[in-house]
Amino acid sequence: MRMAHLFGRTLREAPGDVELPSHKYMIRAGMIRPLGAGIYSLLPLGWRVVRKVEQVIREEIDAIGGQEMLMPVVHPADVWKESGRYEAVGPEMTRFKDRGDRDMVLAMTHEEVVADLARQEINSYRQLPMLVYHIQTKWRDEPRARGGLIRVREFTMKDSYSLDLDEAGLDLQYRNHWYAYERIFRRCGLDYVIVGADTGMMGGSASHEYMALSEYGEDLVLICPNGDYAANQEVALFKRDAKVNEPLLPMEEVATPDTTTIQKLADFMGVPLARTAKAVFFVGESGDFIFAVIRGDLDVNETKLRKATGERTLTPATVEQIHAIGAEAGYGSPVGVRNCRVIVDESIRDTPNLVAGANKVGYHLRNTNLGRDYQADVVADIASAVAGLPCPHCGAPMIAERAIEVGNIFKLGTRYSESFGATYLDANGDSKPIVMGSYGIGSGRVTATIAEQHHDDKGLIWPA
RNA sequence: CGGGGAGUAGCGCAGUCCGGUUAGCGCGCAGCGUUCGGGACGCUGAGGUCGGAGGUUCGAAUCCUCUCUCCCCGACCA
Repeated sequence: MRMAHLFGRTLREAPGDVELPSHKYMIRAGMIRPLGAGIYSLLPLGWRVVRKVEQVIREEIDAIGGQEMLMPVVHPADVWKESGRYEAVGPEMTRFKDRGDRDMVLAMTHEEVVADLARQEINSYRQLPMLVYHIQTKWRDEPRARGGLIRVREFTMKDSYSLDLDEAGLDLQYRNHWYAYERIFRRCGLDYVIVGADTGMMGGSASHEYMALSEYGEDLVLICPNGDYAANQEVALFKRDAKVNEPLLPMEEVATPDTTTIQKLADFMGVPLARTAKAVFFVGESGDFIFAVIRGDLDVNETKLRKATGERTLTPATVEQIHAIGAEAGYGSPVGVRNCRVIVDESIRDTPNLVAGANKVGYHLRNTNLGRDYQADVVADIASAVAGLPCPHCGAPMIAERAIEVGNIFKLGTRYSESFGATYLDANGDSKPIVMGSYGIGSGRVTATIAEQHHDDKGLIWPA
């Protein structure tokens, strides 16, 4: 066919509002066109590339026993009510009513539909294990779409779902996907790392993400240069300093005018940041005041804190709320506060005689100690790993890289099968819940990520 | 949702502060001609509710009010 007949013209100049190379070049090449925020048409050239990516995915998932099918984009809300996610998921799920006034949703993922199908189709252990998948449209009303096809609201995703007798079966399917995904991304020419991740709204016991390295990535991954650890920053661990053994000194109040930041305080007191305790205030979804305490040289990781508190969301506390528990912004400490949950990072437990606030403007306390001067409701790891901190395995300083999440694998366990009553009869005639896993790859995002990693200043260079 | 920016021809922009011919420029597009073994050139031309609504004014792309949309940072989310 002649280029003149190709639907989708090329552009000498990119639209003024695009930023990412993949976005710019895919627009200029006539591959994609925006219809609205985070909503794109794939023109013939773009669709052709995406289909090739999908074909690679299809071949590799078929190779591990996947059976391709197709599940709907519009779901009755009932299945989402059964799993509890109708209430649990926020406005990123679009809800509407059909003409019969029935609650409906647009699919953002398909665990519910698979669980619903599984309870109808599976009754015997003889039918398992099973692996089904489809390549289907998802709608997620993201608060902010950006970057062309990297983060959109409507996108296509290959999602596969494994159904197994037990954890051992799940482990095998998880491992199969692990290697299948490695083959897929290698065939796509992507430079990526596999990292441990938060299970987020999916729930379940384990999760890994395939992160393609890119300066435009939205995630930060921490990588050990020795290759023995890689994790998303939201769950990344690091080797903690050894417990400091020294006698507990008496607590004393000192005047520290104008030291509202931890750096000013450390300078004023002439102590390292690691000898201060920092207070960070949140209010959880339950309405509880969350008082987080962490050593001054570290920062609170909200994902870890959410997990430690069991709160689904955390919002920064207001000055009024801080005063209500007897604390003072800028001079906060857990000593003497009330009506709040105190969550303490491990660093505080292992470092004695810290400088903390006095809950009084212009004053701090020297030599505060957990257990003697205040109690914690929870002691946990709530610290953010950053570049330079030691690898939890070998202790080497980790590096941080920006990355785009191109795929993820989740061990769901029985979270969905139990709420749906998706069970099978085992060899003894006992009813057991099916053990599930789910595995996703965004085909459009993969395509854009390939473009992100394979271009020069003249344009795209697709891997052959 | 908070902060910032932008909507003028298919794309990139100027004009807006300081209201006043038929709203311009480059690229692209069409016709004609020239050229043609590496994205060629010339002439001619088509194409615009100046995002939308309301208001001020003799007169609004330009001033005022409201509103919609898009982009960026953050929040959020995976």
